Amino acid sequence: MNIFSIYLEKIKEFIIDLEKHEQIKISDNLNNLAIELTPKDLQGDISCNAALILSKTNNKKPKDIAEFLKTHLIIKFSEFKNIFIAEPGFLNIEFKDDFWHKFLTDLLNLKEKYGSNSYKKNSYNVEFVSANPTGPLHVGHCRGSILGDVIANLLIFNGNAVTKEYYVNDLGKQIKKFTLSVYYRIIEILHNKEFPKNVDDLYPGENVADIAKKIIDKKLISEFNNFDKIYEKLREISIKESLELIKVNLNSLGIQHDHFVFESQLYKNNEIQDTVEKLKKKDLIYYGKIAAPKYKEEKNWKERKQLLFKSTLYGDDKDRPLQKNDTSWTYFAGDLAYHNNKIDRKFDILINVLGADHTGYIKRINAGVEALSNKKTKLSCKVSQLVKLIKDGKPFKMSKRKGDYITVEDLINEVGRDPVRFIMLSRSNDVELDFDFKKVTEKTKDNPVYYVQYCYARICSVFRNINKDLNEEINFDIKKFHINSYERQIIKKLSEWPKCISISSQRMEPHRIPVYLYELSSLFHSYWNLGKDDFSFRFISDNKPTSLTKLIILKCISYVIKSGMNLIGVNTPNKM
RNA sequence: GGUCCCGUAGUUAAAUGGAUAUAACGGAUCCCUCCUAAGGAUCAGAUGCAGGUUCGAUUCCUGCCGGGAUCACCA
Repeated sequence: MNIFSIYLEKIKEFIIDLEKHEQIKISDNLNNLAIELTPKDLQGDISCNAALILSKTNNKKPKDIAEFLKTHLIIKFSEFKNIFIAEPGFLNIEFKDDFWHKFLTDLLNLKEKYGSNSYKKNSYNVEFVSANPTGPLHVGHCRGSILGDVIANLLIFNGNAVTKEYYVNDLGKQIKKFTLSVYYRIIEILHNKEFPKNVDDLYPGENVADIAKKIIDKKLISEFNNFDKIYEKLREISIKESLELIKVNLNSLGIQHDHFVFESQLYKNNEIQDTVEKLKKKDLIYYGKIAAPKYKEEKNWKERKQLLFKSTLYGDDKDRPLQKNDTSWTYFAGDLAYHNNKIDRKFDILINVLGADHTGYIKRINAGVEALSNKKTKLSCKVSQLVKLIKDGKPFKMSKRKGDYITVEDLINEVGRDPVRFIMLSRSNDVELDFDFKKVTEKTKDNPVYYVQYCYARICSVFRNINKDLNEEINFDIKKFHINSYERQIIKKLSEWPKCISISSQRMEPHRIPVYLYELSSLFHSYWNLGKDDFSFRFISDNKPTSLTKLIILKCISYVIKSGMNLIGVNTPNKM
């Protein structure tokens, strides 16, 4: 029920029809045809740029073409009440009230499903978070996590099959250091031997000590004399515990993954060898040297011959190593196997949500997926830029070594889930985001979260005061609804919701949703305040509704707010 | 140096190639006997620079100037 795409098609057909009757010439730029809301302060509901596009090929002034189109459009579409031509040649179409009556009726029937788009359904795999299981999630992980979650929600809302997935890097150097840290903590407890300080890359955090305690208390391992001997088991238990903690963190953000894939599992199933073999058969693997990085700080570069993947054939800047010097697989080799695993699971589209620090990784993994799937599986990587934390008016730098970092748990305790999600989503993910603790916790209109929630709460309060349930049907002959200019503006905004969803999901830009919800709320609050000066604009008098038409508007707003907030995972309290 | 992202009112942002560039904060002035003032109304204020494509550019392309991220046998 996207009136913009509907009329885009209708008017396109209409123009093509005119061409068939040789009344107009069309050119290949007909794809630029666009329908959008008429700007406020101008007459009309929706606007079309047809005349501007057709002007050149027909060698006529846009306004003349507009006049011509206007006369034909008015005849063809009975729902058009009037068409205004505006400089430089826009067609501003005004609908009859009947049209909006039907629109409102449809919206009331669809309820919170309104906005869902019905284009082709696909199966998606959305990989996000995938933080190393070496400690709790911190603020840095938040933005990408929420972004991934909402991209997935959008796809689900539009009727696609979606798997929310987490790739667990439970092998490699970092994990060894992490496991060793757990070991040192155990030794510390059992033998009173202090945890080594000032050793690089160990994990001194509380979470590690907690895991150590748990292992001892539950007697999960009996002997701790030799680290190497118990390494496998210790690693497995530590990762499992660590991942549990991460899941708790994610949960407090309102995020739940459907599926976890472990790097170690790929090793056990021989999937890395298989993947490399697959590439070898395609002649995409060779022994060779890669060029040194050119940046100035790199001084310790040593040239080596190693097993490389020809990612340059697929647009990467250089070929990428699959094996380390000791012949063990690189992280990239494992990730290729992981993506091959995804390809084998026959998703139509893969989505990876990455942090800004992984931008440089995109070309090579794209290359990998193209090569492994013969360009059949689409991979789309979405990057979320950094979050600048501001505390007490100053930038706050996190440092792992000092233990000076803010965890998700801290954040949620201090700020709360709703503001965190809303604010993290409210900017385009291509832009760095200022996250000011003070502003985010403020419970005023300056805080957009509460502004939108307040809109919903106010609507609930109206229905509470007339002892009606928000979902109760209103028996009313909608044809009697005489729409005033304020209501018309709101209805027009409501009509834009499916378009907002469509663009957000196609471009994977969820920030459009909070922005839209804020704008809709703003229209509502203005509408509400009209009742302060003029009683005829009030929704209730003497605990009875002043008019059923106003209730219908409120209901429609509430559905859109509710469904939008559901999508971004923010609550809509009935009362504030 | 290569790659990627960004440059819009004093500040923080918004704008699938559209019209008079949209908001919030901050500044100035108003509105609570009344459905929740966690709200509303009014005013002042902006597209880094130089080209190009286009009927039309904040948006696309090229160059420059600024800010951030990144470069590996780390994940």
